Amino acid sequence: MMVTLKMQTNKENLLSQGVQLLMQQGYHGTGLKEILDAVQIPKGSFYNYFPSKESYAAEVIQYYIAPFIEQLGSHLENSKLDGLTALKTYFDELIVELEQANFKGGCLLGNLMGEIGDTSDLCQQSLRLAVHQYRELLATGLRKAQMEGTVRIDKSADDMADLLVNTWQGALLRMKIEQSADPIKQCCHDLLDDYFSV
Amino acid sequence: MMVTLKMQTNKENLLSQGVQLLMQQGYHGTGLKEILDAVQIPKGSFYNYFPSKESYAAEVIQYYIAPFIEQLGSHLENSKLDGLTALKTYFDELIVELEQANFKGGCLLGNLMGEIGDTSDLCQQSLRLAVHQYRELLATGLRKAQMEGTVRIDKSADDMADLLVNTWQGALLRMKIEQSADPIKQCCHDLLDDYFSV
DNA sequence: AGTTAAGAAACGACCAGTCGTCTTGAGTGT
DNA sequence: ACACTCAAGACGACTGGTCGTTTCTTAACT
Repeated sequence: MMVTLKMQTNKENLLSQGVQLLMQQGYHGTGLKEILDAVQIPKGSFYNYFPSKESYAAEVIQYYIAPFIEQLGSHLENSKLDGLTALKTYFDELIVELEQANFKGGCLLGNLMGEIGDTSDLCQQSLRLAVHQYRELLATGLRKAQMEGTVRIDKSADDMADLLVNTWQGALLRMKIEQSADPIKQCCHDLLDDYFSV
Repeated sequence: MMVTLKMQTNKENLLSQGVQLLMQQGYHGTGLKEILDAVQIPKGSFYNYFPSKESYAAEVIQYYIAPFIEQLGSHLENSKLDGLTALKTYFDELIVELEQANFKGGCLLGNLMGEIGDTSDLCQQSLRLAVHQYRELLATGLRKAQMEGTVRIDKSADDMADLLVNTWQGALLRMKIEQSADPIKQCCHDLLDDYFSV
């Protein structure tokens, strides 16, 4: 009982630390030793928790996206906000967080899609799953906004959600090299305030 | 005289091979040995051509973007095509190339922005320069299209060029994990055929 | 008693980068 | 036109360190 509990917190620590390090340094740029040192777990123990670095990364991806799904979901369920406002509020929060992080890291999904999205099957699957979940939630919000009359209905919510996800990811890349929040702010403005709007 | 000529072709071979390998495997995922073996240059000679792997990558970035600038530029200078058609034609060509590559690699700029865009100063500078050149050329095309009356004038060509670059990059990431050309096709359609259009 | 995790040590392979030797060809003096 | 000089590129072995992974003994819990 105790042992499995300890194991679970160890595993969570590994995943949590993995989010930080993999996001900032990438997959190949981060060694297991660095992760293990940070959470004070000896190297030999790692393979009690994960079968390989690759499948560890695949789990980190899911661990990373869950809070974003939750955060966006709770905004959409907030009955005080209409769908479009909920989306805008959510992205505004993300922008603040990214500014506080001084534009370091960006998005783990975007970074890993570029680095290993087409070379690691395991991570590709995990990335696809994570992006699809996220995209689906955005589409739900856009559908709600369509019914509320604040978003155009001549484009499908699914297509707009894809466009929003992709533009956001591209804007995050730009943010990293410009060291500025302008690209991500522009992304939200162009799409949410203009293109999607009725 | 001969020696500098040989040096130049060696250097170009290194850059050309670097484009391929860095695009497909990333910066940290590609070892110098792998590059050097591919172009049959011994390890010790590498540092006669480049002071470090990092500055090599920075040069690879410029070597990579040049042909794209040239290709897009020649389309824009083609007097038979209006600006908007030139842009569409250019991106259609890119899509064909990416399909032929089976969606492997994507764009070196996007991949490196995500992986080392905020950790390597040298590469960040090089990436910024490359993206700015590219963005400026797209803006030129969009400005031309505005004057021809095929693109809306209530948004600045610069802003639209940024949006186009960013969305394209995000769509390339999606392409890599979906293993499909749909995201990049959708990107062109949404922006060039719809949002930018009058 | 039996199962499983913890943990240390070590595995071979590979990393970016360096060092000193070898080779080459341009420049100079004749 | 030829021989000599000498800097500069070519080159491969080697550096210390790190990579992901495995092995095996010890310890703890059921």
